[in-house]
Amino acid sequence: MDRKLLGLLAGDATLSYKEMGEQLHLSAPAVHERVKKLKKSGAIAGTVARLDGTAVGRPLCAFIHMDTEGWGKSPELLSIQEDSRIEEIHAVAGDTCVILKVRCESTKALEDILHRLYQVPGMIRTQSYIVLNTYLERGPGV
Amino acid sequence: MDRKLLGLLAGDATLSYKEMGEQLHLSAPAVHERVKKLKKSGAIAGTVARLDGTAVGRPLCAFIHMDTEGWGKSPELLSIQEDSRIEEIHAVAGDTCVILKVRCESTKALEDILHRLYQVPGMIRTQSYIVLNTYLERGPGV
DNA sequence: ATGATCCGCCGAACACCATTCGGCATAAAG
DNA sequence: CTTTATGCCGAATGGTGTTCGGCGGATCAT
Repeated sequence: MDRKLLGLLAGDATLSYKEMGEQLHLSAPAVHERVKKLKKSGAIAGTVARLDGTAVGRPLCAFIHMDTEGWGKSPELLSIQEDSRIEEIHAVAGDTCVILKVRCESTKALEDILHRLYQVPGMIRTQSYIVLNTYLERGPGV
Repeated sequence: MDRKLLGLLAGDATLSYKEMGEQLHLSAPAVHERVKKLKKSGAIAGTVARLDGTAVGRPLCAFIHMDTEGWGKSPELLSIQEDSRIEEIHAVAGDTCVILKVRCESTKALEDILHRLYQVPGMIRTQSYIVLNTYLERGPGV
């Protein structure tokens, strides 16, 4: 039941409690209580507006693999998250150390990002994958 | 001005128009009009709840690189997006063809996903990157 | 089996917010 | 100067979020 509710909210968080209640065969206050609990438990991390990268002037999306010597979330690496063009930073297992997802205004801006990445001490190399087309992009589902 | 507003909404879409208006030195109806235009123009693609993967029983996140022969968004490839564990599908330029972002319940489930991917005709190989830790994960920003 | 406790749900009520409307100011166009 | 369009504001209203009290079913101990 909670899973259905999470599925609804993950798809469109502007639904009213009444509308969700109809789909779940519940009353509005019942839905409200469940949502409140889900927020408190952390299952719902937040409610945000999904922006269109192109419409906000950032048509270029790319994944960047970073190879570093040693292992450590250096302050320099974590500080790059202040750059709003960086959307994701993951430490991964595989033939690279860190995967970044970035969204920027141009290839020139991407070069600027790469410049900054090479300021991080211990950086060995990067490998970039420019996305040509996005077929699917959504958050965690049910 | 619209950029500030988008920044606010991308961070927390539960803010009331009055609250946003105070931060932007605008009245509530003025904010409302701007938001309505931004939605109509497509800059705001939607308003959704951000779910916590771990809390919804999907603690394992991974990126999968797919190499295929030829080039084509085959119906088989696009049909895998019905699997809610698949969060993103991007065609990319680089030393692979397609990058997937998946979030699932276990390594066993990841193997199941890989099995399905190999049903796609023309699939040559995959390479998986299991994320060990996520330092940052957000949508398109200002 | 009986009683107590807890949990989740409902209906009603209230306060707040989203939304609309009319009007005003500014700026660009005729 | 007149006209038009745009963006904003204040007030009003319809709808929604939110709270409250009470009800019914489930669980457990006596």
